[in-house]
Amino acid sequence: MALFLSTFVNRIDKKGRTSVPATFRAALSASAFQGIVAYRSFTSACIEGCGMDFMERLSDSAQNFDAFSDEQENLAALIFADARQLAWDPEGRINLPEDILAHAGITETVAFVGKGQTFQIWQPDAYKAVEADIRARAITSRPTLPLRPKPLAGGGS
Amino acid sequence: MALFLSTFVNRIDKKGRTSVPATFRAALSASAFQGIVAYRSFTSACIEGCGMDFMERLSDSAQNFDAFSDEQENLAALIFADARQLAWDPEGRINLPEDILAHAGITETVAFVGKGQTFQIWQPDAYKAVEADIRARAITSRPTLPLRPKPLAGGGS
DNA sequence: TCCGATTCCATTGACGCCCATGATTTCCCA
DNA sequence: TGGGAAATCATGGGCGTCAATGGAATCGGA
Repeated sequence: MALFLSTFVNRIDKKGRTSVPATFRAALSASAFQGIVAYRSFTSACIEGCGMDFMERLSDSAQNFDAFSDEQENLAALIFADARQLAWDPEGRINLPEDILAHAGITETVAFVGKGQTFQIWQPDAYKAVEADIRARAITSRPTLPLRPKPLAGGGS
Repeated sequence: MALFLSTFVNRIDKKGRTSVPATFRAALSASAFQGIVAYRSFTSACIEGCGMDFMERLSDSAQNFDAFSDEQENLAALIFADARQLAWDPEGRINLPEDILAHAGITETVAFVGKGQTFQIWQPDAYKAVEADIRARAITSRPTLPLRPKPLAGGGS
């Protein structure tokens, strides 16, 4: 599956339009809905973004109540309630709603931040600060990433 | 699987283009994305490089949230946010972004350093220095490499 | 008819594609 | 085994295309 990678800073014009990065649009091109899904983050002053297929996966997971605790189910419900479908225009631009912009403190420019399966939308300076913080801690604590071993040729493992 | 081996020093032309070593391109030829993924190293003044399949492995590992601590999740998120997809042109050249070059102190020439599953991109003199350092310490400490046993089934390559 | 939303068009700058060159290596054949 | 032909690769530059952006035009509903 296509991943959301890298960070792109784009402008918001007078009419409130913003270009979704071309590589993000490409990652979503397989989806049925031509646009993004956005909802306010619970933990940060930013907007969570993803494709409709990710929402469907979340829904499927929530149904399967073995895997989800009550708390997690409530969380999923909150996401569905807050999520908006933002279709893009022929040029690949979307219109970010007011309340969402307010939650992230966005005014003139937005940062699209790739997170792998999903992405986030930040006020550029706010993200810069968060990134610097994480980076600083990474230098001192030096965590290692346990990568899943690559599947061996012939489908072994 | 194809490994990244050896070290190659190439030039950067006026337009900022650099040839990716042919053997590295061959190692990535099986990947869906024809190009490299690059992100700034946390610990060194260099650029980490890999193929898209490596990023997908990272994504798969991060999904498995048992295996990742919060710290590790932050780190993985940082990698996704900092990673850039650099497609190469028909001649096998990529365009290294300014901020990435600055992080590694690269101006005119770059060193592609094979690391097995991944590779790094260095300012050539900087790499020479760290290599000499590692080599010097290896001579005195005489470390050994524990090898994983070869898998039996499946006609292992 | 007015206002908001959506679509269409135009601009600009960056990036990708094409061709050419030179140097090195590989290969083939005498 | 040595020399020459061909292929490969790193490099340089011109040019077309696309993405991001701004503004005008059109559509639809109140």
